[in-house]
Amino acid sequence: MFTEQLTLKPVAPFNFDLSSKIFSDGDEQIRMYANGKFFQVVNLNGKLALLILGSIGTVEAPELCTELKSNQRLTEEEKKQAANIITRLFNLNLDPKPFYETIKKDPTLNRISKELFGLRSPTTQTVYEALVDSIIEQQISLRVAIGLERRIIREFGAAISLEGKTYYAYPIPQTLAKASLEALTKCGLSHRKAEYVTEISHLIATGELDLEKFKKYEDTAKVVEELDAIRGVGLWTAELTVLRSMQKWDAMPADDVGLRRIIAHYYCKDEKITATEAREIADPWGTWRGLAAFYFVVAELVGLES
DNA sequence: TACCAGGTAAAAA
DNA sequence: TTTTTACATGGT
Repeated sequence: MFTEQLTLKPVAPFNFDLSSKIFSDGDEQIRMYANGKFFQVVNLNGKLALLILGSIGTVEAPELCTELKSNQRLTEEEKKQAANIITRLFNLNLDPKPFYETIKKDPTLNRISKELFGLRSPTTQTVYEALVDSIIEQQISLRVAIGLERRIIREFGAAISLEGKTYYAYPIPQTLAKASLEALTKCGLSHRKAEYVTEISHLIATGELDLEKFKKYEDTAKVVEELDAIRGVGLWTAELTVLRSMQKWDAMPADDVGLRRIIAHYYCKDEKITATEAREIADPWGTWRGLAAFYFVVAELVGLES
């Protein structure tokens, strides 16, 4: 086994513990945050490595120590690539101060952002991963969806064995494109969702669809529109995918039942609101509305007082 | 048991 | 054009 060390200096403020918290009930073979360490498999041009992240700094002077474990020796280029993946995974280069500045006029969000000072929204390694997960999460509860995602990762993801333990990377499109509908429904997906996932994977495997290109688009609405045109992808899925995978913080899935419930809790005395009302409430957050939505989700997760 | 949970496309009206 | 319906799992 080969082990590489890297140190990274995030843009301050950055709260590593808080930003990792959403992974604390993760899966020890896939991705998890426990005892101050975050780990996940990364794919470096097909070479698998296990990433282990820990904090050696503070919120105001953040610093991360990283270990990369692999069964193959990593090149300098691959180490650099790993650093880039980590940086994007936690959005270490994002300066949150303009966000905090923008939402100052909103007393509720301003107070929440102070309690969650240094929280960063995570970004998936690939757009594909966010899109497939979002499709799986359609309609069913998050709990159930996460269980299905884990089964699919175990069944179809590449494995890496280190020190007697096996870890799984997210499946690549080429694998899911060839997966039978039966194999996917056996993981708990509906027949319909199994079709969506294999169809999209096939489009990517053949080169007909390039999801990564959307990261370069200036206009988020245009990205959402193009994603929405894909079979199996509606507005909710498109917006959620953009927010999770493209570092575009103006995408907010207003149709989301859970998000609407949280916004209603903070702004409407828990009275149910429509997606349109949610968008109106989010309007003052400007191009930061997606990140703001994430702050609310975490606020609920860590149990902040309303 | 029935219903809802971080929806969508296709069928029916 | 608008309104129903089928669909996977798991908690309540």
